[in-house]
Amino acid sequence: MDVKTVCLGLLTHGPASGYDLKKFFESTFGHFFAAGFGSIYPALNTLAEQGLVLCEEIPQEGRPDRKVYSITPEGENELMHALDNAKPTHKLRSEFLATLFFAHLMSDEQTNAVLDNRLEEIDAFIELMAGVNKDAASCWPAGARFVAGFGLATAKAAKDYIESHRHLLADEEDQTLKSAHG
Amino acid sequence: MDVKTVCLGLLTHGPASGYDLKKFFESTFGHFFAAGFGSIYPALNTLAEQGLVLCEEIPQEGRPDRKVYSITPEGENELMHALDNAKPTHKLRSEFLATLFFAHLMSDEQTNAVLDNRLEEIDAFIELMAGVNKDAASCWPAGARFVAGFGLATAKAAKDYIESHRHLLADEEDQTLKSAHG
DNA sequence: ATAGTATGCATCGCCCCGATATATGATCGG
DNA sequence: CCGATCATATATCGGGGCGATGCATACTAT
Repeated sequence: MDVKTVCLGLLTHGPASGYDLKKFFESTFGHFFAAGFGSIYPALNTLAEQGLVLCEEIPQEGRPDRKVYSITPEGENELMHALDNAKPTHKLRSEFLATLFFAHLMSDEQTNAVLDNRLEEIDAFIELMAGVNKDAASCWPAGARFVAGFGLATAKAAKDYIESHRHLLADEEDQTLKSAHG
Repeated sequence: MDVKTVCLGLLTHGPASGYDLKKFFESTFGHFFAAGFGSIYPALNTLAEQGLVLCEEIPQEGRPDRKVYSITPEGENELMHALDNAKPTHKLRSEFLATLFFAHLMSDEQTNAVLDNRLEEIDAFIELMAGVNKDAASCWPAGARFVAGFGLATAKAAKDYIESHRHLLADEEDQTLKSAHG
């Protein structure tokens, strides 16, 4: 399961350009499986070469042609085959946790900054996923709601854990002021 | 924060060879921040070139020299500088969630296999982290316990969520038999 | 005016990951 | 006692992905 396969899957929802896909990755999907321009454009080129997607070039004035990709029957076949993998990976790469592993080498100030930043990101993520869970009901399949709910559940657990165990890593002098304010 | 920095951090705990570091990555650390031979050996070479670690070659009979690396004062300095980042990343790359996003294209059998496999991996992980949390008290700093606890908390939340929401994705005919057995 | 933001394509270099190669001792079932 | 497999220990290579950057234009705030 690489970026190619995910692009293929997203195209089952309708034709789209690389730019469209990038926006979707940025909005929500990328929180579980990220992809940037440097992955998406080469992926679409390869898929087109292999006949798994069709590319329709739509001329535009003043800007590059819009290349709209749509999945072919061969592509759908390939996608089904790729989804038929009972052991998909689930990998975390967390500089956050790696940093805190060495918290004893850091000042309380540094440690608190790292923890506060993570909490802010988690809050933003929770808000985002809660919205997706509402909106998805109409236009996205059950899988999207399941995935968003999974994100919500684990994010909330992460938030609770950080708030109730941060005292193990650093004193929170000025932190109490901040949280009383928020 | 790349593999080089993490190696530097692990070496604050005492001199070690690339093979030693790999074993530690495989055992626990890799669940938060993975690294293989192809990352570790080049990282140690670069660190040695930059004078951030020292390399002592210990000849051995019948197998390659054991290269034991130890951190230098310059390395400690560099490490402190690298840890002084208030916004470390926390990235997930989950083929598991990406696959389930397209669950409507899969058979119930496939979906259940994916879910069961993930649950097995989570159970193994929970057991591992529970052990670390006990053992770490003696030889690892508070950060290690915090990180292990974080892993435990989020893994348990993930397990609970999957078990209580899997019905959204697929019927669980033979699944009930399995879980009644276990 | 001019700085920023949005659309839309694309590439380049660096880093990383998994597989593979090499070499040998230890362990253990058949 | 032989062969398989595992553990020790190094290292490289190819493919892939990520972030930054570039090109080009039009709209929109200050």
